[in-house]
Amino acid sequence: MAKKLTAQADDFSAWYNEVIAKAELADNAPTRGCMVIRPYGFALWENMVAELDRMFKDTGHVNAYFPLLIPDSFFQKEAEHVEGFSPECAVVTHGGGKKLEENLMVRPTSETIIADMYARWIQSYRDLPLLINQWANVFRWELRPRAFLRTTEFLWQEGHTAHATAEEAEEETLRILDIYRTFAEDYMAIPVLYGPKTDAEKFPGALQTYAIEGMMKDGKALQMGTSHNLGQNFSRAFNIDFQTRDGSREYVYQTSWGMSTRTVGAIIMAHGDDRGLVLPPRLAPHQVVVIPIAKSDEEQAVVREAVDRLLETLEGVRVKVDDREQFGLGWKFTEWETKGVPLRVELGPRDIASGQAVVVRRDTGEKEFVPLESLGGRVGDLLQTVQRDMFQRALTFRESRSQEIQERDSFVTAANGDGGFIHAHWCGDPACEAAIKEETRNTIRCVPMHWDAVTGACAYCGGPSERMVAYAQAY
RNA sequence: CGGGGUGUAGCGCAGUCCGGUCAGCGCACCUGCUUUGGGAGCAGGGGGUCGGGGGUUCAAAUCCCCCCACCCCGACCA
Repeated sequence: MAKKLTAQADDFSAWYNEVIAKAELADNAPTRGCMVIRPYGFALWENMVAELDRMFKDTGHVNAYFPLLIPDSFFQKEAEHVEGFSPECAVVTHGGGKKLEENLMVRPTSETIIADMYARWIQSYRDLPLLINQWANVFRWELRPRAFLRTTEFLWQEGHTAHATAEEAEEETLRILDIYRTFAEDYMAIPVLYGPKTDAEKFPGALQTYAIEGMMKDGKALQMGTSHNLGQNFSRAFNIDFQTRDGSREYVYQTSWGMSTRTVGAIIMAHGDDRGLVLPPRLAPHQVVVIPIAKSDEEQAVVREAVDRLLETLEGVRVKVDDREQFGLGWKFTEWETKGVPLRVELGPRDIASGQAVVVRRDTGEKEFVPLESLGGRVGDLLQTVQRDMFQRALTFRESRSQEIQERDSFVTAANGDGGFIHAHWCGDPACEAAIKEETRNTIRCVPMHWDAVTGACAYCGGPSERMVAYAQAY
């Protein structure tokens, strides 16, 4: 392990890759574009999965599992969908040593195969709504993979719901967007802009895509979750109809929504610093690392006993005790800082003698001496404080990297600049959007629905605008 | 697919121009002893198809030809 990380300011991309390696989140796999998620990285993902899964279940969703392989013909049924995904699909052409009658697509997303099943399962309005989520791996043959952000294979959840009315589908789409926003802000400690995508940026086959967008420390925006209102596009293509209360037949209204292992990349890039990861307490695999300090055997016995008592006061906290003998203290401090553990507790003979422990925050580096008898309570408080402060810092950072622009020249200059969100009016014309994409490094990330609707003039073409949109350079 | 790189020990690299004690260094690893409040020290030790194939030569990591893989920048994108 090299001594120091590349500084974020020197080369953010190198910093990102080094953090992932040194924090042991993931390793490059022998398979092109794929990564191995290592135990520490997977523990982080598992905590994210647990919280999201709970939130989905609390809102009436259930989990199921559909096949990895999807018949090619399914993709052909929805025109936009096939056009959007075909270029990035892996295709199975042989099985059992023979060429297949029909190619099988390795799923890039599961709308089609799930729609096919929904057509069989849904007969009546009484079967609705159908609220299913699946945790799965998907494959997208991206041209330029990056660990967590864009890997050929990635893990995610994909929700697929069917409803009796357009209104219910829209409600569901927004309900999920709100879950994603809540998860991003309250768990990942990343403030997000949220709202609909433009037509150019929406999911292939959707009526409307909503997204949450976070700001990374290099000034680029990261799409962290999407919720799609599919309308009847898939139900018409797959014949998912049902009998209404009054006996007529109608196609169902669907939604789909997903959040992926990309969000691990968001946590890395939104909070990490030059010393490594900084993990939000609510998701950190270890919330506290305890480092016993002892020289002699006698000291070790005393310290070990003190650590045991200390652990009893940390009931309900995810604690890791680092009692490895082969590493010195400095090495351990550095390692857990690199891994972003929110709190470090040092306990040695000097501390025990004075009835206290040293507690150090990862996010600020602040050190305090805490009486052993109140350690449990203090740690609990600190974890909440760190969680809150991390969100606040990320919000302050985002605001410092956000600017409102009205004039074309300054808009173009800023959109070719060093990042951040640009709040600007847009006329709504796709041609104008395309021209901006052509001339600048920015794209419209979303139309934040939480901003007040104020009319104005498009920052690029000057045409009339109903509201401001959020531009940024995107990952 | 365009442009630029890199393949030598687990990781990071030197050596390649100019063929010949070049199979080397640092970290990691193993053994032993001493250490331990911010990446410990000493001693000893193990580990290699030099990306692959072919060619030139008395001799190839080094020169020539072909191939492969990976990384970075762009287009595509969760």
